[in-house]
Amino acid sequence: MKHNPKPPPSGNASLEKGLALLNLIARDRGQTPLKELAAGLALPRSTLYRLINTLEGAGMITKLEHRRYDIGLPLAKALHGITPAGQLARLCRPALRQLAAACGATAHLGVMENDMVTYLVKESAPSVPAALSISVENTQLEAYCSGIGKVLLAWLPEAERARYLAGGPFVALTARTITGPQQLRETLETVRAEQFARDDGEIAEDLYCLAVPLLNGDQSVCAAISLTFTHAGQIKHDDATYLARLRACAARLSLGGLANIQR
Amino acid sequence: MKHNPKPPPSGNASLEKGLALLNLIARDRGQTPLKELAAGLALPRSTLYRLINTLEGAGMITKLEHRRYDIGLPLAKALHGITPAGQLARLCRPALRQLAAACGATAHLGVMENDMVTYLVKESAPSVPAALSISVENTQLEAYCSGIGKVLLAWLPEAERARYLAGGPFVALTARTITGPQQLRETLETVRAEQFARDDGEIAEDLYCLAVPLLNGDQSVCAAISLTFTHAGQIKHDDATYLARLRACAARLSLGGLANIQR
DNA sequence: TTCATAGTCCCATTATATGGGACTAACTTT
DNA sequence: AAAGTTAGTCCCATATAATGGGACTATGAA
Repeated sequence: MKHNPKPPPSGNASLEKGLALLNLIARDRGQTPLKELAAGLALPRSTLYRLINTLEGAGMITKLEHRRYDIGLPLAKALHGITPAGQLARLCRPALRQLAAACGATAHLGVMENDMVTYLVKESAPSVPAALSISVENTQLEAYCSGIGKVLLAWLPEAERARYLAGGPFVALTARTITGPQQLRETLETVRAEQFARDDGEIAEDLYCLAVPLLNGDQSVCAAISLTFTHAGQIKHDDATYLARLRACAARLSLGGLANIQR
Repeated sequence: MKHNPKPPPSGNASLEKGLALLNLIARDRGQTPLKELAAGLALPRSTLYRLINTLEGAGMITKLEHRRYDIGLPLAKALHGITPAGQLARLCRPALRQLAAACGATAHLGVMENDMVTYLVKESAPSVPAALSISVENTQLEAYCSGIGKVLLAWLPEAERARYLAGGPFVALTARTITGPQQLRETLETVRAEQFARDDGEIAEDLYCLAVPLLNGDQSVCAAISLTFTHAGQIKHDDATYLARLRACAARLSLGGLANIQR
């Protein structure tokens, strides 16, 4: 036995190997014979099959014909109804509620879904009187005119962003809405440079909003969170204060487990 | 260290423990503090936390506030789109295709969904000319008049079956359809006694069908599979032959991994 | 403040995973 | 049909790597 390289300072080795295997099977879904796995993990045959059998015994995977393996029915049942979006909302909601309360505003979390922003979480401080009417959980809004939308666009891969910008038209919702593709492109560059987005009355006259990204381990964007204020006296501090809180919240959430399962 | 009881003859101990933990967390979804887990698994604190940390490191779970744990976002992403019904269909389809080919008929797999049968798989032998028009994958049919429906009803818990039988009315689709609740009850008792169901022209005049259950480890019914023939010369053997093949197929599938994840 | 419980860290002990290799099963190829 | 190849199982001596007791810190409640 030699485990000479041992680069990852870990805790439980055999559990880790088993989970890595499970992970591979989950993304392969029985397409590739067991060789791919053995190749990637560099496990001796004995060990590999022992892990496979343990996983199968626990109902995590099922042996298909032709040396293929797929996720087992018991696991599918155990995780029934769990979706990435739903889980993201579940995991982030408490932090957003605290953020909203601490800032006396409304906090949102949104993700990009086919060129629109889907709002997954909306939490308002108790002090916020009427709920904002523009956003509703699990509904979509245009991306180009909101703080969250601009953040998500700014961190999109270059090609994606170019495609979006070419897609217009960008309809003006207020006098301040950015409607020119070129102007929008420049705005997004600023967003990425400054690491946050601002929406000052672009989506509705009386709304002011600051947004920052939630990044995966590989720096790709997972979601964006924002603080929204009405101009009617909700704003008690300057941008820097609110941004610090937003970023603290984002950091806390990113630590939580957004890093890709790939490690 | 003492592992004196050691009732389960197993292979990989620490992997098994980790998966058991994951399983518990999956069904609890962060409702109960970590105590429930420690209680059920009888693990020393040291070991428990080591497992928790390894699971979290692999993205399987996420630490919530207040000593709660939930499924991690990476796992949710990895298993996105996997549903129990979809997985059941994936895992069983090849076997049903072989069964259909071997018998020169059409094989179905169905499950019960709010008092109707949902057909998840439909595979016909190449020799079967026109596809049967009554059944389409992922659509529902009444339970009381099909072979699969009768099997699923027969293995339902007594209370459920009674509720179903009280629910009527049972509309006649052919002259042979069973429409009386009492008669249907007796038929279902026979089905359970004989371990299979027959539908001879009850759903459509020219269809003949035999069905058997796919049982979970605890003898509850998971799904049912059937062979369907038209009376126009498809039937080459007697019931016993076809039933043997159906049961062989069911046994093979049940082995595959229907046993509940609970072990 | 104190108390209780959650969670981390350390380390000697040994139980437990490891992997080489022999073996059988299943599928291909001729 | 026989020979060859690869998948998967089984065994067992070895020592790696999981174990768990216990001290310690963090957190949060009283």
